[in-house]
This record gives sequence, structure tokens and C-alpha cells, in this order.
Amino acid sequence: MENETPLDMQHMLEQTLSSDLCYLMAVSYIVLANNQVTNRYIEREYDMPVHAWSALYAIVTYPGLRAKDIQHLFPRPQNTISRVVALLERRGLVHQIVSDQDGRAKSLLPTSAGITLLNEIKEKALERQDEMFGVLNDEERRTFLNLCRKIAAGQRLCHSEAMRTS
Amino acid sequence: MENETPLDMQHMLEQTLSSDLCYLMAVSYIVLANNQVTNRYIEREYDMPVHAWSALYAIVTYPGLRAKDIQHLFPRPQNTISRVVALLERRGLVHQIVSDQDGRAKSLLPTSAGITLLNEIKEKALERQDEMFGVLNDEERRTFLNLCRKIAAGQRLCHSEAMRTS
DNA sequence: GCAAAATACATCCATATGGATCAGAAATTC
DNA sequence: GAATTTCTGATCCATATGGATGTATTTTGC
Repeated sequence: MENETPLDMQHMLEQTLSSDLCYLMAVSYIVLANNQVTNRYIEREYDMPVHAWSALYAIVTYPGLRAKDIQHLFPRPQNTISRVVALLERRGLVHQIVSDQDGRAKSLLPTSAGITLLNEIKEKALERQDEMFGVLNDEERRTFLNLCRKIAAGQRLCHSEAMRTS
Repeated sequence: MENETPLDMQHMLEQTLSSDLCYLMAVSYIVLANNQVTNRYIEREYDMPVHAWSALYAIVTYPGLRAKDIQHLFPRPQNTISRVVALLERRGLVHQIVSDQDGRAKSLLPTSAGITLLNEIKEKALERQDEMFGVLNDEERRTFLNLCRKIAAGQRLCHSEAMRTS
């Protein structure tokens, strides 16, 4: 077991998190690992894609927003959001009303069932968050969040120059 | 334009990054936003799913590893990795040799074409990384990376108690 | 005030994804 | 040393995904 590969799998991750691309790799690792856990859980327990609960979260938290607005919170392609909103409506979790200001737009509002379900999922998400970030103390958490906020506020995060697809 | 929604879309993100779930939301936002940019770029320029380059990265960096090992670096379902490795082989970027120690396992080795391609992509990824993390100064970056390392090292990241699917 | 451009959302279609299963090989058990 | 279990990787199939396009509405430009 110890002599074919000169690789120590235990240290492969640590090495990668010290390489040129350490920042990208670190964030990527955390999120891929979390997705494996969270996506599976939401899909099993609630029989919906993870992004359905993201959309539900947005609609419950900011009732009246348009599908378009959800993209500001959860950057996903437009059609993905369109579909999960349709799913949420089929399940009676939200309803859409055509905006009187703009006949193209639809205001999204949660039903009480939607609010109830979101609270249930949110509780689980909070537990999960505590689990993931439990390794950090309070100050470290604050620091981490502030750095994330800075990164999120960066203009180039959503509009890349390096990877422009022209 | 200003009177139907009481929502200021500019501040919706900031509010969300101050809510109960701020930590999860923050990381999620950064990664979704980056994925939109990076996935599209890799798919357009190289006509392969993003995870193909992750696998290529792993194989070039740690030649001789098994498909299984890639999962330690890039936590994805096993069949996803199996497929992208098959893709990389079809394209002549890697080749697999059955391990002489273990007839089930295959050692993965990059071809020179694979190494060349990876270097090309890595260069772009570095540019992208600079773009994303350019909003942080050197010390902030170090801090951010250390906190990511701690989170990544957490036992519960990959093996959740809160969201166990059993 | 009317044609052209832009915008919001839905739908189409080809591809990606992931859980489940399968095949083959090794390790373990008795 | 045969049977059982465990492990690695491939494949199947139903569903998710996202770019492109379509439809309806609003905004812009002249």
C-alpha cells in the first residue's frame, strides 16, 4: 500500500492549498464538499433541486421581487430560475402575479406553505452552517465574513476581464 | 420604477450577507458568481466541462494517482470523475494504465499534450484568481487562505451530522 | 406616434449530472 | 481455499442544466 505512489493522499490537499492557485482551490474545495452534502440532502428530503430553495429563500425574504432579481442574490442562468420558480408555484409554495407596472414582469410572493417550508429548511441550513464554520471562533468568523464581503463586492467577480467570452 | 417594490436591489445582497445564514450565503455567492464566469469560459474555449480541467489539474500535478484520489481534491461523485477521465483520454490528454499492484485501479498519467493544455488553462486561472482576490491586500489574502484551510480541515465539512442522508 | 431596440420570462434541445447498478478484482472470513 | 465482503471504476437512466431562441411587453429614438 505504501510503495507504488509516492503520493501521500493525506497531504495532497494541503499541498494544493499552498500552490499558485491556492485561493481558487481553497474556495472551490469548500464549496464542492459542502455541495455534496447539501444538494443531496435537499434533493432527498424535499425532492427539489438545491436552487429551488435558494429561490424560495429569496422570495420569502424579499417578497414581491421579480425572477430577475433573484439572480442578484444567486447568480444562475435566467432559465434555471424561471424553471425553479415554476416548480415552486406548482407545489403551491409561491405565486406569481403580473406586475401592474410592467406587463412582462411577475411579482413573486410566498404562500404560507412556502414560508413554513422555508423556515424548516433554514433551520437545517443554520445547523449546517454551524457545522461548517464551527471550526472558527467568533472573531475568525467575523474576519472571514468581512473578507468574503470584500470579494463579493469586487466588480470583476461577475464581470471578468481575464475570462471574457466576448 | 421606484415605487412598486420597497426593495432596493442594490442592498439586497448586503442584507443577505448580514443575515442568519450570512456565512453560507457569502461563500455561495462568491462561488456561483465565479462559476458563471469560469464554467462558461472553459466550456467555450476548450469544449469540456469544468470538472475535466479539475481532473487534468490533479493528474498533471500528481501523476500516477487513481481516479479515486481525484475525489480527495475535488469532491464530486465518482461517476462524474470516471467520465471526465474518459473524455481526457479520448482527447489524448491523459492515459490510464492498470496498476500492477491492484487490477481494479488505474494509474493516471498526463501526456505532453495534457501538460501543455493544463499550463495554458492554469495561466488563465491565475489571471482569474488575481481578478477575484485583487480586492484583498497581501495580508488579507493570507488571512483568508488560513481561514479557508481551517474550514477545509473540519471533519464535518465532508461528513455532515446535521444533514445526514442515511 | 411608430419602428427599432431592449427587457422579462418561457421554452427548446443538446449535454451534464448523479444515484443506482454492474463487472471485475482484492481483501477478509471462516 | 471457497465464499463473502469490500473496493475500483464503468455504465444506465432519469433528471438538471444552460445556451439559444421564442413571445410578449416596454422603452428608446427619431
